[in-house]
Amino acid sequence: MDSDSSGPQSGSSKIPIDISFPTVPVEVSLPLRADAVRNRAKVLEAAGRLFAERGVESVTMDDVAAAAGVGKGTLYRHFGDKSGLATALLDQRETELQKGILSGRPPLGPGMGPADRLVAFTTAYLGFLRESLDIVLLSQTSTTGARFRPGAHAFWRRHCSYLLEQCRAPEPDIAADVLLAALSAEQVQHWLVDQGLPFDRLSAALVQVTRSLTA
Amino acid sequence: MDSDSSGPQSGSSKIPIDISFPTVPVEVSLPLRADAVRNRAKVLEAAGRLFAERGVESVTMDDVAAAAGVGKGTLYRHFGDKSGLATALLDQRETELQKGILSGRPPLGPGMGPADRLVAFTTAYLGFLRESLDIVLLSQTSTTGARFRPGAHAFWRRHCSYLLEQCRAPEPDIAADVLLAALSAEQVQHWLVDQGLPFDRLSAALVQVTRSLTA
DNA sequence: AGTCGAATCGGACTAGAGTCCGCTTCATGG
DNA sequence: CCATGAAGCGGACTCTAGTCCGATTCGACT
Repeated sequence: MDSDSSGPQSGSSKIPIDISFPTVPVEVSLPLRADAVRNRAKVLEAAGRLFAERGVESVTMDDVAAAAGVGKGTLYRHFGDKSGLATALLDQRETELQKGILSGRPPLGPGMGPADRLVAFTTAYLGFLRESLDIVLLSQTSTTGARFRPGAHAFWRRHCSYLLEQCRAPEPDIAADVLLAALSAEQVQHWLVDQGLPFDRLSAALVQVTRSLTA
Repeated sequence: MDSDSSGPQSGSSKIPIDISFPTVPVEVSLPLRADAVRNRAKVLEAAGRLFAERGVESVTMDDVAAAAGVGKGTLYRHFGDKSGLATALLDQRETELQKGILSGRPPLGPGMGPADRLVAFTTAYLGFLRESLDIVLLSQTSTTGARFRPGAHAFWRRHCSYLLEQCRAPEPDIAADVLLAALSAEQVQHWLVDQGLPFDRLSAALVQVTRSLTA
């Protein structure tokens, strides 16, 4: 019975137990075994180093496993798939941004109108993307639908939806998804890298779009 | 050891000869050899049948090659990759929609205000997606960045951008990309299939979003 | 400390996408 | 009709993501 395994997406309506993936919100859930903790750390360290050294694209899962000194099974046990590994690596920076949203200073944090907060979110998230585009791209595209994986995505979606609702936008959930689709790594990479659009111009344009959604 | 590593997408500077890809706009470019024409047709026929019979996901390129009675090399010569095969299969329906835009009756075709035409486009494109979601998904997601492949995408983008410009929207190119990102197969599949959103509700919401972009 | 069940490990294995290159078939002009 | 060279063919091959399961290690409980 491999009812664990938390099958990589594709679950049409399963939503299994899914403990053991400390992606973003979870802080500590299970008392992991000592060797498991050690191996997890080794893998993250190795993956971060390899990605930085040789570029995300050209690092294979075998490379990561070898560099970390663990087997592939271990790698997949801990992170599910390549996208999960990338997600875990992003954890820290994402958490930082999330903190800014939940308890930071306005306009990103609470204490200002929803429209301005949403604009601040767009700007801040774009900045986050600029720093980590490669890894976010990996985390969102390794598998079809990876972008919608629960975890960080659910957080952004909830936040945007909440602000849009405050703005009395109709269908705030859908509008939130539209905004996040525009902020997907693949789309932003296309704008910044493939088309060579200057960052500031893109940022300004997306702020405009964000404003139009809150109108 | 090989330091080339030329990232697959982001086509750095390879761009081989690459004639012979009649994706969408090309009508007739080279006088293809008789056997080539025959094989191309055989592959399209087989692929269409297999996809319909067994679902897009579970058909491999080997299956297609075998069913068509050609080698894998031939398959790849004609279509480049799996996504290219899907794109070729979509050709006919896409062309129909394009015709409707270029010379059909209003509001989709010319003869009405740009805002209404854009709304009509959103509706029509969503309808097109509903019919062919699986294959569009394949054509857009088999490779990172496949969605932006020249061909049909360029047409939709140009059209939207043109209409947005007519509406005096700032940065019409970027706004067009935002709209098309919301209409990406992955996003629409997430709404319709994963979340079970009713088609009509989604359609209405996206019309709203479209309107807000033209405001 | 010693036992034991279960969690974890690791690397051989599978599957499918995409490449390579020697062989075959076409179609042109002599 | 035949020679010829180039376009096209095909299938063996490589490469990598992801799976499987026997061996190993942990740590709770005597």
